[in-house]
Amino acid sequence: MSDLAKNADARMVRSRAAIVDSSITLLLQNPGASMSEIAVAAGVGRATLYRHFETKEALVQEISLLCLQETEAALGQLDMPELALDQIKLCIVHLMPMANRYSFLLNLWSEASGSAQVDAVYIDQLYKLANMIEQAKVEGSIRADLDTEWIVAHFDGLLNNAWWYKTKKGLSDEAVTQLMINTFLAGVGANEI
Amino acid sequence: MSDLAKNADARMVRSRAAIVDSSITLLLQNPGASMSEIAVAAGVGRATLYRHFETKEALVQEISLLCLQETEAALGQLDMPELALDQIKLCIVHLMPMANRYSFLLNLWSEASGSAQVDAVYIDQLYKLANMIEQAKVEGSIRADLDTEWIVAHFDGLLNNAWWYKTKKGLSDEAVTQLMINTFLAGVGANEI
DNA sequence: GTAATATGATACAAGTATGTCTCAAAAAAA
DNA sequence: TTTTTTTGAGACATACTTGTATCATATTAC
Repeated sequence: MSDLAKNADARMVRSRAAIVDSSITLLLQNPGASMSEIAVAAGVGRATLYRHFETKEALVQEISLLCLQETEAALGQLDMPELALDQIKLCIVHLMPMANRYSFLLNLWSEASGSAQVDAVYIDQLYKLANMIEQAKVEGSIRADLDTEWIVAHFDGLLNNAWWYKTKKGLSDEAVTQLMINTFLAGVGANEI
Repeated sequence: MSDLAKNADARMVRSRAAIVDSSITLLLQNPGASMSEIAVAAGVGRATLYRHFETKEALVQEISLLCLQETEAALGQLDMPELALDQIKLCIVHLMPMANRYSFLLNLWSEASGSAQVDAVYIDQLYKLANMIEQAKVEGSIRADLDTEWIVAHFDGLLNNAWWYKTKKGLSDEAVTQLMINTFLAGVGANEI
């Protein structure tokens, strides 16, 4: 709230950035991490952590909102291709480098959800993705026999999976992006079924 | 340990079953649930919970081992078809009804892992799945250009995803099994890429 | 029916997490 | 430089969680 005000001390933006970054990494590894652990990971005093985020619940929700806004911004500034399939591919390309944000949302959703603001932005993003998929169905590039909701869930899960696989194997964003697009569209089967 | 002994009081097997069942459901919703919450969910006293499981860590690990043994037993008693692809399909068919066990393992792995026994059984199952996939590659039914480790991760993620989708939409095991096999093998794209 | 035993309720001690507060020191702003 | 503001360290009260122990009750096995 007040932290987002225009006149921010240089120390405040540094502290806040360190807290946000460290929290995403730490809470992804251990969602049950305490405020003390978060403060240590961020290299910040525990009191400072509480000055920036009143409670742990507020911290998770505010960071979730940030993550949502970041992905929204990243996708919003693209000039989208004509074909919905190309739009979806482009989304994957631009989402992959920030997939830890995406994974954070997915894995901490039970704690993040509850804030009306977070829910609103989330619903909006789901809606956009669902729209692209439905359009791609009409254009004949996505199978029309599958429920859109299932495809959206599959998309989310696959992006999360791809990010874990990338970090585990130390692959480049480009490589794992291709892997995901490929698996998403064509599956792993060699033949028609 | 001693709870597994042959001469078990009827009350003990009831309590234990209630604890195991409730824990799987509850910890899947809220991995940070306390022992008190677990006891309430299981409908047993907190003291009884501690009589059956010395610590929360022990509880998670013992239940994880149970889940692994259940899936192992379910797959072990199948007489496997000749073709590896049919084996994989059959695994999905038999895993889906117990996919909450599978999801439990996936989602609580950071807490379950650490027990040598759990790790051993887990590695064994991963190995078997990887073997089926490699055999299917040789038989030409699974794409040979994809890393087996990626396919295994994809399989796990998809099964987890399918289970959530099933519970959310109230679908039958059969319906979501077909959905998963279909998506796993053919992806969601309508055309070749 | 009787003896054995698992159970629930409860109390307890120790440890940990949370959130608030104060104050001297350091860093930024003026 | 001087003033303002953030910071870190720590104290503090509260609440929660953990794990153990006790004891009367109810269920089970015999």
